[in-house]
Amino acid sequence: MINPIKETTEQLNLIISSAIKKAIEQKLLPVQEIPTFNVEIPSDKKNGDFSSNVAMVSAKVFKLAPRNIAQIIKDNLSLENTYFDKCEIAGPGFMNFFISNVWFSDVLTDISNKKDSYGRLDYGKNKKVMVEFVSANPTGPMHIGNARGGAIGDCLASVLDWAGYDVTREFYINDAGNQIEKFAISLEKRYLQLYLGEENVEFPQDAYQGEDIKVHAKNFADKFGDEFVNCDEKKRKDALVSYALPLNINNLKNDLKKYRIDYDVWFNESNLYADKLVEKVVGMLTDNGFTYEKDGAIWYKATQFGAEKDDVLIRANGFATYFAADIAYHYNKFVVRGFDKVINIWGADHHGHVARLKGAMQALGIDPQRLDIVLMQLVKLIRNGETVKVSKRTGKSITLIDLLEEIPIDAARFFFNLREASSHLDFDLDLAVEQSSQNPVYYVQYAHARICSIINNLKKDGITLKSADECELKLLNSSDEIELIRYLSSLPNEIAESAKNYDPARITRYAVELATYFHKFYNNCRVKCDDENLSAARLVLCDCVKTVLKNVLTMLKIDAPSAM
RNA sequence: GCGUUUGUAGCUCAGUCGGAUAGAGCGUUCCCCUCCUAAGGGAAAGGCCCCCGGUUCGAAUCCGGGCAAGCGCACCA
Repeated sequence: MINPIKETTEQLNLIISSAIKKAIEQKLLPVQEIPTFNVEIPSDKKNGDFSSNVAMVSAKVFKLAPRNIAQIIKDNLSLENTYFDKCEIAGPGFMNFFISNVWFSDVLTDISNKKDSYGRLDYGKNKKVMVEFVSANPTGPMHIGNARGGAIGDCLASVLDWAGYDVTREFYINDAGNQIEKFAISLEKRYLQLYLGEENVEFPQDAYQGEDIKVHAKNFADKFGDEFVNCDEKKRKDALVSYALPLNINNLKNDLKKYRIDYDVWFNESNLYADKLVEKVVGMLTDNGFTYEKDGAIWYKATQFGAEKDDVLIRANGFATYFAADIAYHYNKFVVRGFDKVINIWGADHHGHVARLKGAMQALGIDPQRLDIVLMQLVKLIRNGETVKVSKRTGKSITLIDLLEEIPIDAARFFFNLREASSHLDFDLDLAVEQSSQNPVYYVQYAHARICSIINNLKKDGITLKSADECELKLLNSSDEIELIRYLSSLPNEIAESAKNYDPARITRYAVELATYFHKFYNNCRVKCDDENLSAARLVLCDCVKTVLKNVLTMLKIDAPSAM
């Protein structure tokens, strides 16, 4: 079984469908198309392991009461050689199916065999997908929002990898355009201030106010002295930028590495200009009739794709806009590099750009469905009960690296990936610092450490872990054991759902939930007990939980300690 | 104003494809270590699923209309 829940659901679907066909052949039901029906896992296990609403949804076409239909289907079921023991009709006409103990034993055997590959799917097989995330401006340090984007993007990439996709993690370096010019001006003014005095060199309001700019200027001055004070402005700016930018980019790389994010590709925006790709896509859009000239600028007809207003591609001063570069960048992703699917993790403040970028893809003849944008609601930073404005310009924001010095990396990655991207996140700094033992990540890690400890202790007592098929797994029949196994069985399904919905937070929550099931089991079922066979079976169960916890934590790049 | 995201317990959030008595953590009040780590488990209390309509056997979930909050509506990125 690759995905036990899905496969069992599909099996039950077939069983029910063939029962209906049989009933129709025997004229117990009228000749009608079978409506689509659900097979699901009831929240209350009294209602079976799997349940179907088939009788209710088909009441209309069969013109019979749901409970009567259910009875007819039930009479025609053949459950031999399946995992299903029995079927009960309940409530308004639900058909509730109960599975045998063999199913639960098989799940454990399956996990034991697959070990660290349990949960891997072929759902995205042969599909190349790119996840582009963080892509922070290289003009300054990363902020809290980048921390959230990093956790979400990196974990999403992992989930897609487990779901079978060929995944590329990418960082887009905005090393061109206006913000680099602003960076240059900021550095230049700080540099000149060092020699000419702060009062004699005005520092523009909209320039980067951060301390990091001053530090760069100072270090640059220490290295080169005043040789750039009286030279040509362009020469001075170029020297400053080519000194500071690589340092910043290197810092980005180191900081993200510390945050356990390893990118496959660092893509430079400047390459798009060097390769003349921006010109090329603007030319293509023009050839396809999607541009026009007005007030000296070249405009893109965004309104043709439902937007409210058109956008400038090439400004009157001849420089391309960010939007034009972004179109070229995405053309590169799809056409030049051939990704089947591209997922961008964007801050919600960029949501207005989703439609126009997708529209531009369509204008270039690229199916816009291949581009998905995960919009991440911005993080509100709270200190002492007050909102702290996250601003790179003020220089007072908490940087990613500040955060990682305050709280453990495990906790940061876990915390930022606990909620789905679309929810607004209040990040209380005081609480985050306090979190330590309160943080759910410890709860999960503790479960893993506990199991390691049990296995070690029993080993000292001469009880060693046996392979699953050597044990009487059917002895695991208490509700705590059954529920724990059931939850183990749902991992592949969780990964599939998480991949489909681009919601890696599901996996984090799965980890917490699994730890809860385990702790319950631990309290109610002693592994080391009088019944030798039961002990052995429970030990296998523990080992399976350990495997699954490890797999999940590995996916999230969080440590799975063997002792705490 | 237009667009977009969100609205579920005191707080922070889950809730799968529309299903049966709406869940968890924190907080509050109790209880459980003779024995594998109490960094754990159990119980109680706590609900107008933002409001109003519609769809249907059935709605927290889907549709329409409101209300409230966050974000966005540049020849910035």
